[in-house]
Amino acid sequence: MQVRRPEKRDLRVVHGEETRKRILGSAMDVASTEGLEALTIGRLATELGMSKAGLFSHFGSKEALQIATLDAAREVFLASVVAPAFQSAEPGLPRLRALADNWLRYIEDKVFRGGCVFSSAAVEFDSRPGPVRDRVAAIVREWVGALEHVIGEARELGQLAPDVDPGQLAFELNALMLGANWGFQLLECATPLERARRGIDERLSRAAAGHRAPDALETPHGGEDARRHRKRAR
Amino acid sequence: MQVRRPEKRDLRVVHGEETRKRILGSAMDVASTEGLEALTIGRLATELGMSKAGLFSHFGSKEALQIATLDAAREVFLASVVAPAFQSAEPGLPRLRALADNWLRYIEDKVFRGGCVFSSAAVEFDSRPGPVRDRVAAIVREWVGALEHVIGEARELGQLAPDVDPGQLAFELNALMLGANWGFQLLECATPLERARRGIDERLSRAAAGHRAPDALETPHGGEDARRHRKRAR
DNA sequence: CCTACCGATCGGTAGG
DNA sequence: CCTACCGATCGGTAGG
Repeated sequence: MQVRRPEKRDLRVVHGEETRKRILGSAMDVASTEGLEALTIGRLATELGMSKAGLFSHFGSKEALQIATLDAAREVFLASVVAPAFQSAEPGLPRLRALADNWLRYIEDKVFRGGCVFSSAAVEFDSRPGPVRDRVAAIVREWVGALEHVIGEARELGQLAPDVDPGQLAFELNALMLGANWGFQLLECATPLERARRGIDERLSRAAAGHRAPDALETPHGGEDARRHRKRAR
Repeated sequence: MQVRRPEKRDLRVVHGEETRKRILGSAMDVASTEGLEALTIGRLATELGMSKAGLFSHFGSKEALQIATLDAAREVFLASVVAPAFQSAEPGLPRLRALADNWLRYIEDKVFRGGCVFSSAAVEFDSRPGPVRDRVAAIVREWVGALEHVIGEARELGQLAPDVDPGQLAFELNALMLGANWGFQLLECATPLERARRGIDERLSRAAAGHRAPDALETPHGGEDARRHRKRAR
């Protein structure tokens, strides 16, 4: 009997996964606006028209729900900030600029209603040891590590001065981005975003200063423009 | 009868004010580590060995307690970061450096156990309109405004280049400080503090670049060293 | 400042 | 996925 109706079982599993996605979609909004602690089971259940027990059964604990929400948010972040920079921008400085641009656009476009989920979660859990804090710290390290890696690449490609310290520069760029998010959310105006863009631009110019002309950086081997035009022509 | 014992009434009022101070002392610790929302009346009452109603009567609402906690924290911040810079440092660039140094020391020394209360509160309340959010925003504007003002002074004193934009520079310095707090709290290591110091130093050097020799900035009218030596000799 | 209490909501469980 | 329930805690009030 069980073997004869595999498609019925599959449909149930599929439905369960869809419900889980719906839950995590609402959860990311709540987490970004009011924090991971405001992510209560009763509230989410009411919002989605389910019972508390029904929602709860998908995760098993509030902590597991918080971690699942962080992981879902990480996927969204990778897809909207990191992946495009690795797919469309050349390695090194162009990719670094793309990461910073995408991050600021990710804030400006309100990919998450309340701004960067990880900035909020980091502040919320930095004094509460446990698996949630560890997950937040791991995601943050992953992001800053990616910045450092791309900075190292840019240096090796001769696009940044040889004495540039990737850890130092990644810290400064990340700080300017955090400052943009912080000001944009609290003061509700775009000035912090503009200032972060300008600050990052000038900081990168300084890191490249006297090393190579800015115009040469965009097309280090001269092939980018040709490929772009081909893509557009299709 | 009432008029005959004014000293008794005064003692009661004094005791009430002392209790209020004790409450706000604990409240600032809770707010900095776990946020203004974790500032529950029952928890504070247990911690201080009082009844909920007794503690509650000092403020009248949770919101009023949160705002009183922010105001108490502002006093601590002014006393440990702003006042020393205005009392001991010369106007302009030396005072700007003192503000940044004091801020980073205020984080390193854990003046508040969980880091900068206002950074946390800003993130926690940026999506929750109301009096608490307004108070946080006002305190933040006050701080960034002070930075801008001192930057303007430094520019007028010829210590920074004439094309320096005080709003832009204040944003960048504040972002580096926030980044230091953020990293220090989440990653529990001092590297972010060192990187913020270095970033601020280099940013200020650049803002002064080609305008006046760094050595000349410390003693704009040549009298500071003499006064310092006199102080030490006493 | 206290005791005693209110309705609402919390995370989580039993049993289906 | 549901109903029905648990003890704990929330902000706040009555009355002293």
